[in-house]
Amino acid sequence: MNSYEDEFRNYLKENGLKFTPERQLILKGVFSLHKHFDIDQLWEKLHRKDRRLSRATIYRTLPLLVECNLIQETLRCQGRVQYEHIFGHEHHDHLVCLKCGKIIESREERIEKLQEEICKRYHFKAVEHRLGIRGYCQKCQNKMKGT
Amino acid sequence: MNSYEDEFRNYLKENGLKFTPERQLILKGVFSLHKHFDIDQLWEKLHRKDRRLSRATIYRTLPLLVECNLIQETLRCQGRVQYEHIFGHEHHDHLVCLKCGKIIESREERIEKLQEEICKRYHFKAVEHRLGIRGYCQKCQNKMKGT
DNA sequence: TTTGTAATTGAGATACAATCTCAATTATAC
DNA sequence: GTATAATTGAGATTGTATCTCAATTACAAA
Repeated sequence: MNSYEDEFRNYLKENGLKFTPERQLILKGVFSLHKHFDIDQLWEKLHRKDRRLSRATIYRTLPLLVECNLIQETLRCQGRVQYEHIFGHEHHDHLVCLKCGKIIESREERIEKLQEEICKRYHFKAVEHRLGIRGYCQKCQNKMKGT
Repeated sequence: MNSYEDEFRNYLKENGLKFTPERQLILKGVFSLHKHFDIDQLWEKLHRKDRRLSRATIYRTLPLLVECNLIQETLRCQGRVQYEHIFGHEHHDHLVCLKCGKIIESREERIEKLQEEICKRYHFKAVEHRLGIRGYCQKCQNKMKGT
């Protein structure tokens, strides 16, 4: 099995793009962050290592990582796009707490199956799918009761 | 059964808010549009009837309509929030064609059930959920083959 | 009907994420 | 090494969404 760096290198080569130090830095940064992150969090982390690194480069690189299936957009949170790396992970759905922002991940095989069924029904060729449930996590529910 | 205007009036009254001509205009506009729309489409339509109507008022009113369950956000399309009215409609999922923008609506009772199950599993109190599938509709698939 | 008051409005200013521009730089193939 | 097309950073720009504030208005109570 290839490493994520190999994956990225191959993707770039196939598309006549270059593997630059900036792209390498961003790639490593993405996989060193625990799961969900937005562009600013990533920039803040990487900017410490390379003061020159521009936000624009991150904005330009992340779509490439999406394109070669190393990361994906998840839910939008407070107007910002959130990403997570998916290389070596299975697809899963998200439950987002509206109060504390906690994200619960859940995989439900039966839902995946039903989605495929729906696509077949409409002769729809799915590229990507996202199930997001917004509400309140157990802790926040308890807090709200307590008030 | 109440009309959507009654629903809105009740909601406003309960919250000490006013039923203004602008809000009435926006409400009617929303329900006269066929399903999915974004704020600009709505403004363009309403601006013709009332040249004074400000975008800000629409931006301020739509969250009220969401709050009282007359409309809901659907998928984000090209960076814009899309809305649809749901008064008198059942919840449904969306299949969005990445090429032509066509939106297919689908309701699948079994998925709804499974979602409830997941929420129970995590003691999560859902407020809202959205399932979006992005890909290519049948027509666009055929077009792409043809090329 | 009149009045008091708090909510609402429009217009423009503002905030902010995301994108674009362009000269300077650099990775890659030969 | 050299040629060349891709890439970069910094700042400008775009475009959605939000905020500000003085003027206006809906609505409840008199």
